[in-house]
Amino acid sequence: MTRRRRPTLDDVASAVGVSRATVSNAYNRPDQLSARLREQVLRVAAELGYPGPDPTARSLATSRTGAIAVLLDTSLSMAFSDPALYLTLDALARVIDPRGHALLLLPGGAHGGPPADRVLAAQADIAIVYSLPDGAAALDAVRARGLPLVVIDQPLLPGTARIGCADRLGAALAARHLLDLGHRRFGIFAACSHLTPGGGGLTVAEAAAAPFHDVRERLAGYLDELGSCEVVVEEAAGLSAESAMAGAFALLRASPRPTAVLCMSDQLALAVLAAARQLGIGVPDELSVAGFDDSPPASWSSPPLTTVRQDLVAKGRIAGELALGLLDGGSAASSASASAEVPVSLVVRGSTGPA
Amino acid sequence: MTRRRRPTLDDVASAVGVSRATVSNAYNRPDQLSARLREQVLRVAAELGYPGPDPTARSLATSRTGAIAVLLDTSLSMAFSDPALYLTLDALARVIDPRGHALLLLPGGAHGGPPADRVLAAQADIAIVYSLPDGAAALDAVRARGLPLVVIDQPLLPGTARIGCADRLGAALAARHLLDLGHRRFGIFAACSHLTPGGGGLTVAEAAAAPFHDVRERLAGYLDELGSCEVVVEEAAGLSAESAMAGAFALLRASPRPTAVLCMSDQLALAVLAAARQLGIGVPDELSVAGFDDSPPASWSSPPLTTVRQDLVAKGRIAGELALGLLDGGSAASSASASAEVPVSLVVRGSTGPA
DNA sequence: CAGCTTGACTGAAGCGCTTCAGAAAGTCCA
DNA sequence: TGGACTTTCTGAAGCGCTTCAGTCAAGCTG
Repeated sequence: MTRRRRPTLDDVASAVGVSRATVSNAYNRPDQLSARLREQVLRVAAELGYPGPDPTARSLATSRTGAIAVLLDTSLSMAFSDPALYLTLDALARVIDPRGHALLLLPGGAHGGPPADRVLAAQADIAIVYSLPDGAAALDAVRARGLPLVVIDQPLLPGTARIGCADRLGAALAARHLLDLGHRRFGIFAACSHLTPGGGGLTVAEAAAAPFHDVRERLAGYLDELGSCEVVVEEAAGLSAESAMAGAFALLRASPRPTAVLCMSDQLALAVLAAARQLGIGVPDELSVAGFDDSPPASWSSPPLTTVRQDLVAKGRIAGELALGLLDGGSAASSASASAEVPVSLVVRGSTGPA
Repeated sequence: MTRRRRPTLDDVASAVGVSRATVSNAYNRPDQLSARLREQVLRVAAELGYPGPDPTARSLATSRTGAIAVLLDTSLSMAFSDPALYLTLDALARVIDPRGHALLLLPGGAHGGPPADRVLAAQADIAIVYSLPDGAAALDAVRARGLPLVVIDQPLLPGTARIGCADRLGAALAARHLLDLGHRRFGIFAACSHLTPGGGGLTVAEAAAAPFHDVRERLAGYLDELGSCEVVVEEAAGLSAESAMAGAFALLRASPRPTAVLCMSDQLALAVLAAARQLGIGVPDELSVAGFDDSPPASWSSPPLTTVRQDLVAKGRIAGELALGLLDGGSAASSASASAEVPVSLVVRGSTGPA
C-alpha cells in the first residue's frame, strides 16, 4: 500500500471548513479564534492524523529554524571525551531548550572545524563555535551567511559575542603557586594544536604562535610568571588519550626532568599523573602537576589534581544567554560586540608540593 | 546603517540576466548548464555576497533537511559522560557526515526522552533513539510525524530499523564466568531506570519490569545463569557518578556481602571499584566485579575491568547505515522492519578472580 | 438609531528554492 | 538538406506555512 500523502494544514482547513489562516492560528495564536472553533480544529486535525505545522515550512515562513549550530573543532568522540566541553554544552542546552532551540552538531574535519559547505547548509539561526583555530574556514562561512555568532574561548571577532575565561590570569595563578613552592624547572604541556603534526617538543616561540587563542593565552600566563626559569614545552601529537600519554612520557623522560608540569587541561594533567605512576615517579614528592579547568575527574584522581578552576557551567549558560540575546536583538545587538569572561581561581589539591 | 536584505537566488539571476532555474542549476546540477555560464553565475553570486541557496528554502522544496534527530534519554552532560554513547554517536556521525547529514540533539526531559513538542518541531529527516524507556512520549511523536526511525538498544517497533547487541548472551557470559570462578553470592547493579526515584534495593520482579529494554535483557541474562544463587539487585538512584557511588556503597555494605558484582555498565562497575577501594575491600581477592560495554575506561582502571565487550563503533556505524537506508529506500524500506545485533564477548581482566 | 469598537475569521501575498515540461538553438548523420 | 538528437536555458507550478490588512457581524454608547 502506498501511504497516503501526509495531511497538510490545507487539508485540515477544508475538512473543518475554515480558512488556512484560522488553522494556523489555532496552533500559533490561540487568542485569534474562539475556543470552541480552536478545539474543533484540533480535533479534526487529530482525526486526520495531522501532526501540526511542518517545521521546515514554518521555518521558511518565519525565518527561524529553532536550532543553534555548534561548530566543533574535532570529531564527536574527541570533543565529548572532554568533560569541559560537554559540561559547557549541557549548560548551554539548558538555557536554550526552554526557548525551543535544539543543538545542531557540526563536527570538525581534518583542518580545524567543520567544512565550509556544511556550515553553509546548516539549518540554524545562530552559530556557536568552541575553540576553533584562528582562520578556520567555518568562520568565514558563518560570516558569509550573516549568521549571528557566539564564540567560546576564542578571540572576539567584530559583530559577534564572546565568552571566555581569564586564561592568562588562571595560568599565571598556577605558575605562581608552583614558583612559591620552590620549583624552578618547569614543563608546560599543551594540547595538540596542529602545529607539529607529530607532536613533540616546541620552542617557546613556536608555542606562542599556536592558532588557538586559549593555548596562546595560557602559555603567556605561564611564561609571564616563570620569567627566567627553565621551561620546556611539549605538545601532544593528537587529541586522543594515547597522544596525551605519549606527550606525558616525553616530558617526564626529559633530562633534567622538570620538577613541575603545568598542563593546559585537566585531561593532559591526568595523563601526566598516569605516566608518572607508570614510571614510578612520586607525585607530589618528586613531581608536581597542575591542570586547568577543574573538570570533575580532576578531583577523582589520586592524588587529586591541583588545577585552575573555571566555571564551565556559567560559561555555557552565558553563551546561551548571549545567543538568545543575539536572536532577540536581531541586527541591533549583532552589530555590537560583547565580550565576557568567567573568573578563574586556583584549586590546590594533592598533586602539587614543595620542589 | 540597516544592513541590506540578504541577496537571494533571484537577485543573482537578474544580476546575471538568466532565469532563476539556471542559478539553481549552477549550484545543484552543474551538468545542466555550460561551464562558462556557471562560472559567471558563481562569480556574480560572490560579488553580491550570495552565500548559496538558503538551507531552509531548499529543504522545503526538496523535503529533505539534512539532519538526523538524536533523541536522548537525559541531559547532554548525563548522556555524554557515558563513553558508550559518544563512541556510538561518533561512529554514527562518521557514516552520515559524508552524506551531508548533521546531528540534531534532542536532550531528554524529566520523563524519559525529549518532550513530544520538541520532536514535532525538530527539523530532521529521520529520528534515532538511544535507549529511551518504553512508551516515551517522544516515540509517539516520531510516529505521528511519520518520521523514519532507527532504534538503538530498544525493542523493535513495527516499521523501524533496530540495532542492538546480544545483551542477554553477554550478561550470561559474565555470570557464567563468575560462577565458574566459584562465586555463589551475587550483587547485580543496574542503572537508574526511574522505577525507584530514590534508587535502592529491588526485588527481582521489580527489576524485571524496568522500562528499559537493555536492563531487562541483561538482567534476564544474569538470572538465567545464576539459577539458585543468592542475588541482590541494586539500582542507582540517578545517572550521576554520585548516584553510582551511593549504589555501590549500598551493595558493598549488604550483609552478607556479595562476593561478585555484575554491573550493567562499565560506569557502574568503575563506581563499585572505587567504592571497594574506599572501603578497603580488595579486588579481586575479596570481591569480583564485572562490567558491560568495554568502553575505554574499563581498561584504564586498576585493576582493569573484566567486562562484556560490545562493538560500540560497529553499533554506531550500523545505526548510521540503517538510517541512510531508510532515507534512500523511502517508504519501501520503512514499511519493512530490520533488526540487527552486534556480537558480544567476554573480556577477562583483573577485576574478577576466584571466590 | 448612527457611529464606534471589538472579536472572529479570511484572502492573498509572500518566505526562497527546486524541478519538470518544454522552447530555442545548435549538432550530427544519411 | 532535413529529421533526429543534444545541449542549454526558461516559465511556472509547487513545497507548507505565516502574517497582515482587511471584511463582516455583533455589541455598545449616547
